[in-house]
Amino acid sequence: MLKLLLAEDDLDLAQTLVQYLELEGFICDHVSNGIAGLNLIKQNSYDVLLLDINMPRLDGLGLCQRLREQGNDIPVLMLTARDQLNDKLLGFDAGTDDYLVKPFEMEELLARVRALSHRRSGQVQKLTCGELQMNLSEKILLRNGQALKLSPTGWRLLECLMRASPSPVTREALMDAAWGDDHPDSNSLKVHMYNLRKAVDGSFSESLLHTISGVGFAIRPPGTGKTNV
Amino acid sequence: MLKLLLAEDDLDLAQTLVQYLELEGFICDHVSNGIAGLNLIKQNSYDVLLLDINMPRLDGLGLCQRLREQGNDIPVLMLTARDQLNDKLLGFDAGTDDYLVKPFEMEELLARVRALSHRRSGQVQKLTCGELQMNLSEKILLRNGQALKLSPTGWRLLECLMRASPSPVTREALMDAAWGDDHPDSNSLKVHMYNLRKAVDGSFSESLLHTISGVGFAIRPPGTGKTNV
DNA sequence: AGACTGGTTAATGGAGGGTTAAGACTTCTC
DNA sequence: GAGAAGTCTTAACCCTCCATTAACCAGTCT
Repeated sequence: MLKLLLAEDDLDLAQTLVQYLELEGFICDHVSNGIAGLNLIKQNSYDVLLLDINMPRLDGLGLCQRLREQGNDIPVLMLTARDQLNDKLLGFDAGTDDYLVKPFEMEELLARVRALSHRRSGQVQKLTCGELQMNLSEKILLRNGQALKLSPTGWRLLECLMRASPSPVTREALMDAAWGDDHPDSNSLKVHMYNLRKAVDGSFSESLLHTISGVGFAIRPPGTGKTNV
Repeated sequence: MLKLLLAEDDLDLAQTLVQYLELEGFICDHVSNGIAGLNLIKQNSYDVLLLDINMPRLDGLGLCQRLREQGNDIPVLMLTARDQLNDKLLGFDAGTDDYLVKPFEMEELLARVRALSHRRSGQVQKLTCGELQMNLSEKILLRNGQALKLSPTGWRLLECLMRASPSPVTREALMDAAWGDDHPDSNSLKVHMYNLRKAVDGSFSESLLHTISGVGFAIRPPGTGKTNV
């Protein structure tokens, strides 16, 4: 049984859609703004996302973009009255898989949802830094095509560094990324960074992970200013 | 670089499209009938198929249908002047992934091709991962041509993993796939995964089913990097 | 010299994952 | 309807890997 999430702030339309989709055997949750959508997606796992573009708090484009940045490869279908070419292009840029212009026939929606439902989207972003490539949805880290192994904490730290790259990240920020609010003894970060460095740079001559004295750490492609300070 | 195949019998339009697509950096082959298309697809591997519906010898619908019956999960985008709901539905029934009505803007074609290109179609009854092949309609699982036996629960778990491949699937999602909403004691999944692994990887040197520490499990063809986190 | 920053190493405890076997439940067959 | 074969769920146990410590080392600045 397929689970859908509809994000749509027009309550009348939303109700019609949900009723129709549930009649067709889908389980269909509904939210009316982007932030609520983001939260629900974190908690539950959906097979397809139906996004309106015009929504309060966080619009459909922003929601989709955020998901892709986080490596979430859930199939997305945008439903919107905006029918200009440029609107569609913006939608695809944001990482949607399909774009349906209102008003539409219910049967076409159904057909497109079904076409989307049994696979993952290919629209996720990858974080790259020189020859280092991090695929968030697949949880695969490659350097020069060679797979590297990371611990869960190491993964969180590297993700934080890659997002900031080439800027440095403070120890505080790294600890927040790894543990949230309650940090363990400050020594722990040292060890994790040591292990991370061993994993990322260990078997390569050129190092990507640099210590910025008095500031924190940075991951940078080679040639972007040399080690330390 | 992405390789496309355009099947279109209007030679003027075909030429325009090929020129445009090649300008955009795609490699674009062209055929003007369905049988020729079928033959080319067998020989080469394309990333996306652009199909006109009206074609001599074998039309776009028939071509798409044949491919899906053969278990070919190449992404398909139908390009046609037929804009009636019923035409679209026939297209999706035949197994297309997207449907674009002529005349269309080149930029929209481009965006949709890009959206399709990075994944496999979900419109197929066969899932493959390296040498592992799963026929959903016939419920047959082959590895290297050798039949493997799976319990019903094992089958559901593997199907879930194969659809997500090469991305990992969380334990939560696997439990949903196997049992729906009311999960048994969490231990059960461990045992099932153990049995599944024994069935899939047991008598082979290279393992496809990987544990992603802190995340879940993933099934990946060999060469996607070894047991990563 | 002493304090400070950052790197390295080894030991510990614990969570997460792997393995096994036993019993309950289904399904199939005769 | 009885027996057999297969399947699902539990619980118990084991082991590996990961996170966290603490202790120690090497520079550098005052």
